[in-house]
Amino acid sequence: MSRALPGRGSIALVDVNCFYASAERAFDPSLEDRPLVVLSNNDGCAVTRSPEAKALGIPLGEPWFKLAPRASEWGLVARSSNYELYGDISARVMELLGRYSAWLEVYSIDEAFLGVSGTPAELQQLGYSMKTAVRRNVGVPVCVGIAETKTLAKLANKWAKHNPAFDGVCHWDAVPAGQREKLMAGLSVIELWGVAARLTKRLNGLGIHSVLDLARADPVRIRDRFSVVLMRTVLELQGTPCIPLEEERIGRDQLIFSRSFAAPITTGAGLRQVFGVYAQQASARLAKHGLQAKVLTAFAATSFYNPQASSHPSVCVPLPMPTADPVLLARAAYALLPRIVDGVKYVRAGIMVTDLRPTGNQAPLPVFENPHEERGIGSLLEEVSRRYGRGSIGLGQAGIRGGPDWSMKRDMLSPRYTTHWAELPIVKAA
DNA sequence: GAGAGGTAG
DNA sequence: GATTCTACCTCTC
Repeated sequence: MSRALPGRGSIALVDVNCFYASAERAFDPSLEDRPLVVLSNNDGCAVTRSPEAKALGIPLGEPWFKLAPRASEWGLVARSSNYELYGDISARVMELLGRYSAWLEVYSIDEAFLGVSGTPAELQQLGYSMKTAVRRNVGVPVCVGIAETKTLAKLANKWAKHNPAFDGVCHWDAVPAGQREKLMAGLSVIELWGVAARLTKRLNGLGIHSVLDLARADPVRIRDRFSVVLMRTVLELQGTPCIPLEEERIGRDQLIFSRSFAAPITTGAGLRQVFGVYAQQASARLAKHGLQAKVLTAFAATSFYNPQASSHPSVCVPLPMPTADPVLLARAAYALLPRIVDGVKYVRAGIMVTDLRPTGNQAPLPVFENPHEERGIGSLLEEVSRRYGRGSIGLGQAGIRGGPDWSMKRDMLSPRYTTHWAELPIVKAA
């Protein structure tokens, strides 16, 4: 086993404990110590559980309709997803972490990899500093895992989370080798980053059950039988870094706007409205990132849980020119409408824009000029929405009252404490 | 290059 | 009766 030399580069994984639930608690102390779940869009199912909710045996992904009847008996509290709040809290956490290392990869809304260096004692100390600072300055609890590779940092983080003795910070190389092997021997491969149900099944078939089994496997054999991805996992478990810290992702490769509806939509006219709204959202997001799309895909789907009346129409529309114009995007999405059968219950629909590219600073050839873009329809819509609220203006009938109700169900939404003046938390001095 | 399969959070 | 959403990668054809 290799040992970290002082000063050699290491990777810290900082991860907020049950992020959405912790974010809700940060501004509502009455939620402290109570079983709490945060629900998915449409108040569908539990996507985050506080430790107390986990202790009740509530599985991840449990539908709310099953939990609701027993909520008061358990003292269980639910909150609708409040992405505006979570996004803002996430940004605060990341900004703070950025002060500890310039080498920061924001991996997801609630976790980040940091390039760090120092002696084991210094790294341990760094971990505790970050943990304390995030808790005090942002108000959410984090755990820190530190190791020589991302995969091991993930593992160390998991260990820190489940073993109170670490007090939330685990430096892999500071743990005696014997203890590490014992941990790996007792952990199924499914706990690893990058290994899920399918791979676990196949690995088990080869007699590889524990993380230790996989760490001792021959990387080349794994590559031949599985993939380069799993080979990297093996090498990383053995201490060889294969997954580098990544530069900040500039553009995305695709953007998807899709929701399940509170009530199914059964008419083409209803879906037309939906696509109008998504086109506006896509336009705004593209503009924000300085991107234009070349291809748009529109789709609708019936319920996955009703296989007899299953229908999943979709169309892929090449756009005449790269664009972020809401009118053009909406028109492209309407190409799905002829495929929509009135009376069929569509519970989900969406648009996806792909083949994204930065907005060129060259003017388009006159033939390809787009009259809407020229007049700035996109930014106008955005400006009005920002000033007068969502739904105040829309393309066609989008956002106008009187259409079918396809809004998202969010019955238990907390205030947007940090991003809206009217919803600021109120502090009372005793 | 598209689509399927797999995975993450 | 009801069961999230977005985004990536690799492999295959």
